[in-house]
Amino acid sequence: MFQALADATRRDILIRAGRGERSVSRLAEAYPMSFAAVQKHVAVLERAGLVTKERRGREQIVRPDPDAVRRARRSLDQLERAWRGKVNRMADVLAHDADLNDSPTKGQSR
Amino acid sequence: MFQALADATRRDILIRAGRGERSVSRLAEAYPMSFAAVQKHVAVLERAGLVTKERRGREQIVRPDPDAVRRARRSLDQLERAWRGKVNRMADVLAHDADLNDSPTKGQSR
DNA sequence: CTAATCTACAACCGTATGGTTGTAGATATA
DNA sequence: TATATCTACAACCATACGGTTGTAGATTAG
Repeated sequence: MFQALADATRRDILIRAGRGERSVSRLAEAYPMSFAAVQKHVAVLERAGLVTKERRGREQIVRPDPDAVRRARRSLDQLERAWRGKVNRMADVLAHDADLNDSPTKGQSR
Repeated sequence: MFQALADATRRDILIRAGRGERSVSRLAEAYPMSFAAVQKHVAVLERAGLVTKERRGREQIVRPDPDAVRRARRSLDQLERAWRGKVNRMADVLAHDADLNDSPTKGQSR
């Protein structure tokens, strides 16, 4: 999912899709690249669950899925929460240099 | 920044760095890859502003930067807020099919 | 001083990624 | 029916990415 969000064009597609621009071909008009390229970007977004496609006649409507973004946001929240406080005490930890408890999570190599 | 978050190893490095594991070599012990590879991952995180390095004798201490994550979270918040409501009305928009205001943002092809 | 440790960085390799063009199938329009 | 539009997908290409090994510079330990 972060992979999908990593491309600027795809992030822009998400924004445009949320605004009401809809079919793939209509989205493609906004970018200086081929229709096929945009099509691939949409496919990536779809695989990441950030977007759903829905047939509408001969067009394919692109619609964002807010839940996916919410999920991404939550994982960032987790990181933030995990760090809060700890990082503030980091200077102390470095100064003391005594409690390097490296054991609890070390052995699990992947 | 999303690019940097896109790799699982790098996300794990962020977590470990927040826990107090610190030097690059110490971090490298945790992964089934070479020291140089981990070094590169840390470099990517550093370029993305997610982490800062600080010399400590012959070691280089890796420390996460909470502000960066907060920034990423906020940009996701923006997306979420931009969509909220609009997506719920999407069915109506599709039904009416009259107000395709594609103009305001179209011409700017990068 | 010598040896070990930690880091930096270059060179290389296989694969993934972002882009292209071209062809073909569905659906709407004349 | 014939034609235009929208989509799907394959094949290809250049570059970025994640990994490796190897070499070299600093710093600490014996």
